Amino acid sequence: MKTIIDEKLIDEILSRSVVEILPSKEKLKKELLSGKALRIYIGADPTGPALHIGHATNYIILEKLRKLGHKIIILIGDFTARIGDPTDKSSARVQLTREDVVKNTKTWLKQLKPIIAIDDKKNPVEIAYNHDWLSKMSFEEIIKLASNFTVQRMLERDMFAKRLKEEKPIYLHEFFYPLMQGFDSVHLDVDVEMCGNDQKFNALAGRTLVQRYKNKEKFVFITTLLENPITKEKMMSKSQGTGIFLNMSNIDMFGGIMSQPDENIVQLFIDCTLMSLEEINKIKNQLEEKSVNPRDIKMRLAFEITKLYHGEKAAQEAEDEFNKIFQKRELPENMPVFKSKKEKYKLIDLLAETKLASSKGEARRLIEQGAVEIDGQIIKDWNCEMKLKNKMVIKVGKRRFIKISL
RNA sequence: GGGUGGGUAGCAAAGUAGUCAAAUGCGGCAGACUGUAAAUCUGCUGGCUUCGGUCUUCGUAGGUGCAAAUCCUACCCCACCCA
Repeated sequence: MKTIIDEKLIDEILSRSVVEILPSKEKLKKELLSGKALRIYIGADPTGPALHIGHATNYIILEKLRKLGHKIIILIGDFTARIGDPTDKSSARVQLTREDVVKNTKTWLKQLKPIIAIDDKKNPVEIAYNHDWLSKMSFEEIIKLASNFTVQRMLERDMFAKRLKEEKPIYLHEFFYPLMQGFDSVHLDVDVEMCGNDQKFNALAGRTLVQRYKNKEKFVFITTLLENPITKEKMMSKSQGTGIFLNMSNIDMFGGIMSQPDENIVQLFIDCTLMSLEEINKIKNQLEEKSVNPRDIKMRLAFEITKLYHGEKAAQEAEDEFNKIFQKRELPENMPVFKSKKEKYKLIDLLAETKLASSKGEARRLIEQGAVEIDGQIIKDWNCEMKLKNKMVIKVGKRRFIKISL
């Protein structure tokens, strides 16, 4: 298959949201300009039900490459997920069943649909599962695979080095994670691997293996990761439950973006929207000159991202809702309804029962902090007993609401 | 196999018999402020409670003692050094 050669677009692909390309950007550019269709893959371990907008960055780039005519392969790490990437503590603990994997994969592909045309007729995305080959390897093959690396080389990985220094355990099987991921590249016979900045080591292991087994050069395309400007921690984390997930409702997604630190606005535009770099640059200048309220820019960001996954109408709705709740401090359009059988309630019991608070203790604390409002009136007496009325609205904090129905 | 040091709340980490539901930081929640669910500041961050308390929790299981995260015994797990 012939590919489309659009140098301007290729230049953008090679620079937008890119940390590094190995062996070099120039070499990959040459390949992309050659007209040859490349096999480009990204791997993802289906450890949870949701992808976040950090993952999405990669798929947005892949879609551009797919449109140029390159073959995109999404590798589902159903085998590797069970071993767990050493960087991801939680995944090491999770014992996934076959059904979990299937279920997670299904929801993932659905979440990706808005940003990558997986089922495109002309150039569909290939979905591969590494259980298909990794589970069938013999011990001999594994030993052979392992003989491509030295222990010293493994220990160079930043996080192994870190654990060594901190006298924390490094399990032998953890060394196999990069080997497995690397072998995926061999099996799929890929030309390019795309990954986030934290996957560099694993991807490089694949480079070595592709060189040895296939005698060819695999490119590694490393993309940016969003981090907290102060703590430098990852902002998007499945394990910590922080971040903006693609399966969120339009309202939550919009709000989630509004809660991102202002410092990350520009990077989020670059990584998570389809907006042109020229336009993003304008925004960047506005922010630097302080000629616009960052809030307004962030509203635009939230709108753009929400639009991508939920459509323009739903994004507008989310924006309106946000304004209503946080600027005008009004009540949202729709709130969960609590159908009550009783009329009399102790407030803390009600909060706990409706899950507005996770326990009675928390309910009490929230009331004491002045976080609880009933029909617009702040209640500070945690011990109070109340009579429910139809359509009574209970508000906890800024974001949690419930409507009573008798 | 031997020696030494460890295993503490969502995470990191202090505490080494009573003043420990356990310092501090991160994360989370709330309040103030702000045309942001940003930043900053403040408070909260085990369950139940008749608000007096009470129950469960510091690797696991036993034990000593009025009292244990803290001492003893056994076991499980980890790191470092030696072999």
